[in-house]
Amino acid sequence: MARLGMPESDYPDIRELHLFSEVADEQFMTLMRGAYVQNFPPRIELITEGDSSDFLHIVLSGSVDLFSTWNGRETSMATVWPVSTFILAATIKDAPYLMSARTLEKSRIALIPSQDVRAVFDADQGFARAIVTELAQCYRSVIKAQKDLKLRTSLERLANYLLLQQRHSDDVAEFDLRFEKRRLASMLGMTPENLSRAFKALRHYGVAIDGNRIRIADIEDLKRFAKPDPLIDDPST
Amino acid sequence: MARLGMPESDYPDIRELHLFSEVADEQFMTLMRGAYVQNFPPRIELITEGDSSDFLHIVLSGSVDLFSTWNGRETSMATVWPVSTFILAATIKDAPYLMSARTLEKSRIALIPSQDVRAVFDADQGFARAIVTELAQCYRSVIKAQKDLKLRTSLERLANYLLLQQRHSDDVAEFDLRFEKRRLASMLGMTPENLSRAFKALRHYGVAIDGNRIRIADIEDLKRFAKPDPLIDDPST
DNA sequence: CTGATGACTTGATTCAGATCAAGAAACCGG
DNA sequence: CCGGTTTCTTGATCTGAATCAAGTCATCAG
Repeated sequence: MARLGMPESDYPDIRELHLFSEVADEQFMTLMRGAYVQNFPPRIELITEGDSSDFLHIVLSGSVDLFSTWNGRETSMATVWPVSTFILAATIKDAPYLMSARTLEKSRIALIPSQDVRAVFDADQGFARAIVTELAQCYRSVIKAQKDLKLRTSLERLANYLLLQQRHSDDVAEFDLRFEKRRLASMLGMTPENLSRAFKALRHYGVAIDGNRIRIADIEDLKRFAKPDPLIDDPST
Repeated sequence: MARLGMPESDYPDIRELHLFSEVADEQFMTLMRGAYVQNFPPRIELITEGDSSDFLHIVLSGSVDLFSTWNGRETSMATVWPVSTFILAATIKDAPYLMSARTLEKSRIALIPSQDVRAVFDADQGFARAIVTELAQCYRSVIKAQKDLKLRTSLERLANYLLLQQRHSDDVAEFDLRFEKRRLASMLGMTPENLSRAFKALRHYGVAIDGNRIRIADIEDLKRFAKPDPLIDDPST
């Protein structure tokens, strides 16, 4: 968990992020100079909801779970994969985190001081534009998640989730779940027990499951049940 | 429903919005010159999810329901009160609306062409900054709604909703519901029948209801049950 | 005033999903 | 390789909430 300045070898990965691609070189260097990189073991809590947002975080490798708690209950809100940022909104607003974050596996995380982000935002038109686009994207993602949650049953959510994963897997009919089932259950707003049963229920629509391996016999058949909708399920729009 | 250019008498109301307060006069006039104002009767669908976002909308008077549908089901996502904007994210991203909008009552709506908004965004630093803050705020609001939905039962959501309304009503223990119960039910993610029962259940915590009038006998008692949390229930953070 | 409409309430029933309990399978760390 | 832990599965049961069905109440046009 050594704390280091950002090695230059990480610059290109970060530079390629949509968020930083239009930043002037000089401003980009300002951000990088103030940044740190840390290596974290699995299951380490990086931030806790309610804390003040001192750093913009970037996942360089590994993966991070964003979750929230209330009154002893806990729910997964999202998963962050490399290379992307999280808690941008809190950084920009200089407001407390609304979610906690923990590593799911061994992960490298870059930390950019929030005040640097806000300073460069004011100084660099390209960065400002990118942040707006990113925030609008994040906002729309949550709206979609909200619609998924309010308009669908858990079985429908799982079916649509599988169709989405299938599209991400080069459109082959067979793929692996990207994370453990208990977290998938929490993401989909259900219990692990119920997820198990939901998988069994989807057998009627040609879904076979073996450990983490999913095979969809007839995608059209599953689609007829799941009724995927770009305004809920397409992450790009 | 006559379509008019924006009357100058509406400028001050719009100017006072956080979104426009820092815009240079010249740019503000650009936006206003391209804008229209329309009067709509109640229950008119202003926009339909999936349509392309040609205008940024501003509610000048009345109120607007943002809702979504899927597979024959419908749910209210938010209510917009004067004076504020909606569908900013779609305007900025030039992406299709994720929600539909309909007037709840007779309403005056200002329409600013999306391309004007994007143009002024590029030209005016103050406007860009305000849009980012606004989007970050919107994003955080939805995250809070998501936490409310995933972490609480419907009874807990109603209790916290009442506490929030109570705070908005000059902190008196008696106030009116701001809209009809069927819509409140949909906002809270429950059926009208269930909302009725939920109100009855809250009698145990000193909540009395008579038509639209709510009276909370002992706020501390209700709070002990509701466990309000600023990271879910405080709209300002 | 009256009948019609729509909102709200109430009760009975059903259903989706949570919880509880226990066993099976997979995953370590030594 | 083994013992222990954790995840996953399965079954039984319970509960929160939806649905179905009536009935009440308020509103309003005629």
